Amino acid sequence: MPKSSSPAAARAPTATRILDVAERLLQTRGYNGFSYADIAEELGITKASLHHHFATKADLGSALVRRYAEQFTVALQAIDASAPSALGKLERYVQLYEQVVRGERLCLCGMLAAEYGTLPRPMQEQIRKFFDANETWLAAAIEQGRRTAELRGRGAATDLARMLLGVLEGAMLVAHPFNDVRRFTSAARAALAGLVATP
Amino acid sequence: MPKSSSPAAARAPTATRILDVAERLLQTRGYNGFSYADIAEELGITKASLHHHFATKADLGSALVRRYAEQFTVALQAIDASAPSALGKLERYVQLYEQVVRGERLCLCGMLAAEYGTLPRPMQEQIRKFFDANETWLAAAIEQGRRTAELRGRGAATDLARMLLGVLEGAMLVAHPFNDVRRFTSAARAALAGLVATP
DNA sequence: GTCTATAGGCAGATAGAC
DNA sequence: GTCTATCTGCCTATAGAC
Repeated sequence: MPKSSSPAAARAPTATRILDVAERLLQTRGYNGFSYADIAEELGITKASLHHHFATKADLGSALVRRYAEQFTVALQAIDASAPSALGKLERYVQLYEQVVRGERLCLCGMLAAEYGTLPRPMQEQIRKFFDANETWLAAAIEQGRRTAELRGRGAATDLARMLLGVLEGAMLVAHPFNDVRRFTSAARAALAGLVATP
Repeated sequence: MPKSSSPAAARAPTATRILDVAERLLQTRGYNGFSYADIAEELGITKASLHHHFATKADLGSALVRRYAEQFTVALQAIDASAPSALGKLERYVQLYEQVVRGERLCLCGMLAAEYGTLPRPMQEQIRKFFDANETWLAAAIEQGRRTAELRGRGAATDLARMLLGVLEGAMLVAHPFNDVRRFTSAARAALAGLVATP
């Protein structure tokens, strides 16, 4: 497989390796918490070489959000294609977040939401679209769950979608300083349990 | 009232005015997103004067978290002293967060949780204590609500406390890029509704 | 307590050789 | 595509006069 697309492939194209390192730095230290020097040192190249691939830090940031959002879209499509039940979809959605927590990272867009006021405008628009897309997908899954009577029918689906998105982003945020996955999983489990129809 | 303790008093002691400006900058731009120059310009004093009151940025950061956590503790005690029902306590707890959202800010410790990996060690410890204290208070309120049968009895109180803390921190985080209080309130309302005992 | 002046370092970014 | 060298500007922090 000459053109491996594995995330941390050592012999991937330089642009990809830059994105991989920058993504980890962004998800652990924030946009204002890492520099071109950090990436350059880790990859063993110079800052000037980085600027050849991504002219400005704003360009690099936009590329990072774009790739992250695309991967997320693909993951959601995979869930839609394979998970039959609404509850199954929501459980797999939670697993997407849990994997990020296990990697000792934050959601890339959650991190950037915190720093929102300091970001270049193109990145700001990308972040809003990411959350809108997540909310829409969650609301659709919740609507489905109501039609099949898997989920409780109380309240607007949009409100429940926002609640679920909030739990996952927030529990991830709070678990981060403790580096404790259980802080995330227990919150996520409680939120899902509250959605399930009670006989 | 010569010694007013109002947050933005124009004639408050200089140290207090510094903390007020720095707090707003921290809650909107993050620890790595503001500088002594920003504070100095806004107050019309020099950076050197700032260093007289807070020798290092780490000192300023610690003082900010300390004050924020103290004010939060006072607010929780006020709720305990005046709110009779468990649901009333939780609703007033939600209002604490809602006020922050209306001020177009993030929770100070939520912001710092995102930047956790870049912070000086003393601040890191303060942040963990803040979340532990919140979780403990919420779990106690939820336990009370079960004894009085106000709240649903399913799941561990700690899990529900983490869920609620997560919703509030996360919904605040997601609402921030949209500057839309409803994104917060609808999520918070849905979370509370899921806790209430259903007859 | 506030100022001027400045140190020393790191940030993002560019020019131009190879 | 990568390098060396450099620029400009901002950062935190300090020395010392008033």
